[in-house]
Amino acid sequence: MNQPANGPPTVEIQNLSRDCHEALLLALLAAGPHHGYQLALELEQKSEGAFRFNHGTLYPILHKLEQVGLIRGDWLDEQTKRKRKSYSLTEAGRTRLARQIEAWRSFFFNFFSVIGEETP
Amino acid sequence: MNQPANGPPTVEIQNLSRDCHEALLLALLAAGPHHGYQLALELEQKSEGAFRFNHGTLYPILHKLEQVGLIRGDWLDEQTKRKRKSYSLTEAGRTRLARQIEAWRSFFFNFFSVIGEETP
DNA sequence: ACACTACATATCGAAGCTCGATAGGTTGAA
DNA sequence: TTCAACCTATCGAGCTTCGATATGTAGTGT
Repeated sequence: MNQPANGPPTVEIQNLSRDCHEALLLALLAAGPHHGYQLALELEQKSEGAFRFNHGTLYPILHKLEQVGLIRGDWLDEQTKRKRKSYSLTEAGRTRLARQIEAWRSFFFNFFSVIGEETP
Repeated sequence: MNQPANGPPTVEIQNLSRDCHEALLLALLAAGPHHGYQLALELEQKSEGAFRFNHGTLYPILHKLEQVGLIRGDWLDEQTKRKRKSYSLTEAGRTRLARQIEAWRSFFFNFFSVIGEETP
């Protein structure tokens, strides 16, 4: 979230959870617009249950991502009264995602290198 | 830290930083006893500056790992008055490390699978 | 008509972790 | 003797995540 606009992409060991949440959300949104609840379901499905978002974690993150302009939220006012907010990736979000992927790649490389194992 | 003694190895997305710190420390100690300051230096060297421990983070973690029996700390009372505490991996620590490595491997796969990129 | 589950968003206090600063001390080299 | 590097330790501030709670709609079964 607080990454510098420019500069080398990094995934700080100190913010792994946060950065991971961010990367996963951006990646899911790269495939097309989703609303929050949908994102949680899809993450769980795609990871076969390994990853999941707590709702109490998910919504605040989405709000923050929207606030900093990485995603855009639009309330769907369909015929139905069910309120849903559709999120989509902004240009900035797309850029950040690409950078995050690079950063995670290098994180894993470093991690397994220190651990003394081949990167799988 | 709060992993169940048995059961499937997992790296929870919610505790990535903590688990990462733990895994790195255990891995460094697997190579032989180190004291805290040494661990910080070695991590920085081995990762070529990518990873580092803040002292304010490192010592509390070491204390906790010792407390739960994953590592053992021995004060070195050499001739010198410089106080150093040598940490070494316990049997439990060695087991946990092996499990953590497996867990990180699977995390790694899941992550890139959701991200939609080939695992590097 | 009623109950129940799944859908959907949101917030809040508690708990936990990390940061950066601060503290206190030793050793060796310039 | 001054300085930098070595060495351990703690604490408050700040941030994140958790789990509970709140609120309401849509659909399904009975």
